[in-house]
Amino acid sequence: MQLMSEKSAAGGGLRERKKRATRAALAEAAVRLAAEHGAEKVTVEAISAAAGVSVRTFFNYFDSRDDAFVVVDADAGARMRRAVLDAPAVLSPLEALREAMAAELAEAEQQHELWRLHAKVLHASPHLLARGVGAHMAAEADLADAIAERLRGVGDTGGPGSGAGPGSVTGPGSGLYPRLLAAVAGAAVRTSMDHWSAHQEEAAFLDVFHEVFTLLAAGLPAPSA
Amino acid sequence: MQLMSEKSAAGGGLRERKKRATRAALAEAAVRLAAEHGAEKVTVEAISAAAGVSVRTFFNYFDSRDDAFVVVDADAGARMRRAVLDAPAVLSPLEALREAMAAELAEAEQQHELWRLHAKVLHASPHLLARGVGAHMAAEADLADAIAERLRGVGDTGGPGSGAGPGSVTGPGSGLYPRLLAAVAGAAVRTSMDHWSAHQEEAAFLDVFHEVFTLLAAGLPAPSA
DNA sequence: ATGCATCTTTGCATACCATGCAACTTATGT
DNA sequence: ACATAAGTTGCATGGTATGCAAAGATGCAT
Repeated sequence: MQLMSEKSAAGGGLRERKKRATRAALAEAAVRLAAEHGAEKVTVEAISAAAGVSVRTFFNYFDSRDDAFVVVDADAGARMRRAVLDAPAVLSPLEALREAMAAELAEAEQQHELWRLHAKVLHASPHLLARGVGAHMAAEADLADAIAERLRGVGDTGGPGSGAGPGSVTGPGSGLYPRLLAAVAGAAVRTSMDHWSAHQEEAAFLDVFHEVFTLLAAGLPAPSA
Repeated sequence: MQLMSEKSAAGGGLRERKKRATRAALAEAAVRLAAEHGAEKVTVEAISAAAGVSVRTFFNYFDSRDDAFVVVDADAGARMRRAVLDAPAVLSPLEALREAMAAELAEAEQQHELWRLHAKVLHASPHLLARGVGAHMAAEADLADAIAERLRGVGDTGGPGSGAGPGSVTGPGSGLYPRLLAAVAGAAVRTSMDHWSAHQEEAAFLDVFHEVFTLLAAGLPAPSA
């Protein structure tokens, strides 16, 4: 009696596949409709119709209409967590995070067209952009845990704060560093995407991404005039 | 859209004062009710009743119910912008930003009790936390502009991108640095608040805040074990 | 293949959110 | 005091979101 925990791994039963297909269809329909008509003019009814399901079913998949525009691959967090944990020990935490995020972004690039539409839609309505940021926060929490685990060295698998220990509250052991790192890296990625989104013709995304992390690693020095 | 006409500075006519009072009453009622009953259980009707206005009037002040929980002082952005521009020239951009934000946070601390309730409410429902993050993005854009202006030296007051210039797209002149700085500093502040919120009894907020910016300026080095 | 247990979809009812509009009330300037 | 601009309110309307129970798929063991 397997507990059927493989919620996100490929394949599985027909049920899982169908659910994933429906979810993807809804998300894609939402993005395409929003790109064409503007996000605010797209009703749940229209999205549901385009995906071939009832309105009620839409709400079985998303907690709110806006979620459909914002959804990022739900297990990107898990993948990045793994990438951070598996990264070579010689990499600094920031570097490990950079590599994990770069890999994830490369993954997203495979659905090239949808990714761009997505960016377009979010960029067009600040309201959704904000929600997108929020969506990343859960992933950032996962990343913070992964970083904390990596810092402790493998072995202690306790959750965050399990080994609060005697360190200073603001110092190591408080969990502040991993969370800061995850939050800052997330902000860096969003800034990169935003900048690239506004200069798509002029710069490659990876160039922006690279420069941003270089700036971070250097402590955000004032640019020499 | 919103009413929110001209002046946000103190005083003025009776009208302005009444509007500010009503807005404050609504925001405060929203936060207090949410702190007591949970944000999701608080209806617009309840908030409006507590503030002594009609439901319709509520929507004259806020675009959505959640906005009432999230509202940060609307002209905090303008004040920080000013602080960044007026900061001593010897400060690095990151330092100038740190000082501006510290001043703003000290300001918020004056309404101590409300600030804590606010933090409690946002922390209790991730949904609102995300929205709060979004609310800061507008302020971050203002800050990015201020930083850009500061970097150019005073004089050119043009908007963002006005001096795109001939620099490399990822280099200075592209506006990437100011935006990154603003976004990262914002993430740092949120991380500080979050961490402090979870360790309120153990650490002073300013200690956390200070450590976070020290880490940033050092390039987020791996903590020595 | 058959039948049962489980999960998913769907329609319906209900409540709340959000906006436009018109009527009414309250400040402001002269 | 008068005219005007600004703010408030109720009503109507349409979209969003959830609980519930019936109907339709799927998984699994026999």
